[in-house]
Amino acid sequence: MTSQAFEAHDHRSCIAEGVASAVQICAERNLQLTKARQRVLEILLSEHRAMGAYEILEVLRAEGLGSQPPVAYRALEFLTKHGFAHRIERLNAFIACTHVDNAHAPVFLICRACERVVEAEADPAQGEIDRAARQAGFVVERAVREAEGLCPACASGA
Amino acid sequence: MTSQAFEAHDHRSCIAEGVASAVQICAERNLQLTKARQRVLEILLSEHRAMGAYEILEVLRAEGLGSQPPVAYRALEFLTKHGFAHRIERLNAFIACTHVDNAHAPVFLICRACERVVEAEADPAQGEIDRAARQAGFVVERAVREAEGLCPACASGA
DNA sequence: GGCTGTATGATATAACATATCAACCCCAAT
DNA sequence: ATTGGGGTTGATATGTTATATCATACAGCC
Repeated sequence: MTSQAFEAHDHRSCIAEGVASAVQICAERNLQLTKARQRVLEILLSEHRAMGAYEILEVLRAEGLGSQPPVAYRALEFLTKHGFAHRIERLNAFIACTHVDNAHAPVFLICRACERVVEAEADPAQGEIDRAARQAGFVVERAVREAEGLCPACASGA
Repeated sequence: MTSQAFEAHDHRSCIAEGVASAVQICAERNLQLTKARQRVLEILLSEHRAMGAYEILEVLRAEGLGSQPPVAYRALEFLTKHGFAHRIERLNAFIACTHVDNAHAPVFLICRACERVVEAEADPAQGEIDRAARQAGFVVERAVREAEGLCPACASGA
């Protein structure tokens, strides 16, 4: 696991690197990182928490990039489909991916107090879901692994 | 793990035993298993799939047990709070618990073809979520572990 | 009776998500 | 150069899930 977790960090680089990485990957794969799509990625990268589609839409609207729900959902669909963002099922909300390069088997740690969400990677073959699926003869296509609780700072009352 | 899984079984006993078990536990714990609550549990027990709140509400409405959303949501809140049912985050829907007696650390296997959902139990301390949380110093209060894919029958084209 | 706690009833609205159809733009093949 | 197709966008409407709020009913208890 490689989460820089809940620790302090140079946040500007999160955004810059996230966008740069997406630009490069889209170029390599012939994907169109349009204005709206890139802006939504930036918006998500600007916070280490999950944002609802309508919250994102408000920003787009203020910037004249669109005002109707499909605008936000289309961009989010593109971003999640290509691994630049993830959907947090527990929250019906979205967050930028922080492991764009890796193969993807994310685990999300969601702090209910400060709302920060950290993405960790964990080998799915080692996990409980996979074990349960194998026993049942179930073919897993997508796994949701999300924990809700308290991050270190919030747990210690900081 | 003890899932009777995706196999055939005497389904009448699922309902009967599920209700009987809830009745007994509520008596022991001084919980009020009111008419609406019990009926919602029966509705959930009647199918091994997740049902949306509004789908449940339709049944209640037809039976004169209430017609407005809070009726369904209140019953579902009671049932999930006390472990008689679970929320499936991936589907924004609910399913009856099939392991009422046990300590709870469910894993759900959701077949996207036939919609059947199986609840398996798996030791959370062994899992990827717990490992990731420990590394990050995160305190887990609730874990969501859901797999979407194909059950044995649907996977084999049956 | 009056108090308290729990459960219900009723109305409204918030929040999340998708269907549909027309318009547009780019670019490649004829 | 033009035509046609794929992908994207704009715009409108609607569907689906969830909660807030305020009022009422009812049982147990002092």
